[in-house]
Amino acid sequence: MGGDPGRALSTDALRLLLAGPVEEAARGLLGCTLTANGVTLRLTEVEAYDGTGRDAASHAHRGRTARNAVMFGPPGLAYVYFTYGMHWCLNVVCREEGIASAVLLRAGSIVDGIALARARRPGSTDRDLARGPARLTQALAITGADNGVDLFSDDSPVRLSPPATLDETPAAELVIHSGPRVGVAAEAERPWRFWLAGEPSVSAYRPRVLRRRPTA
DNA sequence: AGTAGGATAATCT
DNA sequence: GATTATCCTACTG
Repeated sequence: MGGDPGRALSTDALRLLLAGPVEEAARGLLGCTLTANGVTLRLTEVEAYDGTGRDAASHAHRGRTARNAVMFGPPGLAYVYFTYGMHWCLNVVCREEGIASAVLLRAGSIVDGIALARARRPGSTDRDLARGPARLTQALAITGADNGVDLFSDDSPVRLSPPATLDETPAAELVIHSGPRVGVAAEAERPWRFWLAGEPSVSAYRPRVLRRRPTA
């Protein structure tokens, strides 16, 4: 024998899934583990974003720019972007190279390295440590320096793994709910946010507030 | 429990 | 110059 055939198979299956339709990739990412800088979490909430011309809410909808270039790369890369003047958010690049799409990692529950995560988010409850996309990157100390790294490479600072064994968390037994994406104005009707039922680490839904126009 | 407003800067028009 | 794939604090009930 040697090695761990079950796990290797599962990793290959995950790679294949990421290359396919992004909403299926998003579902497959739930329950996977993400490890960076001494902290590991189990993904409990994600959002799918399609590519150029297919999803008005996607960063790549209007084509390639300096910011979204990684989204056009091969599946399994990390797309990290900066928003609201202070927050980093992490995506998993999906679809074949040349076709942009990505899954935003919105929340997870810490399964290892919780002391480090607490130190990085002082004042947070354990439930809130990675509850929300910018909180998730804070807990794992992920920044723009990680943009473009290969999530499947052994020497990568950020790594993605399928559920530990198929016996422990069979995908068929995961109860997945879906609904509108958070904070998104365009394509508000597209139910491409996916989360695990009964998970306390799932972030609160916030419909985007329409900004009031300046007084006439 | 729920809601409102401010922080703060890259990105795109 | 407007918008933003957010978070935190403060306030109301």
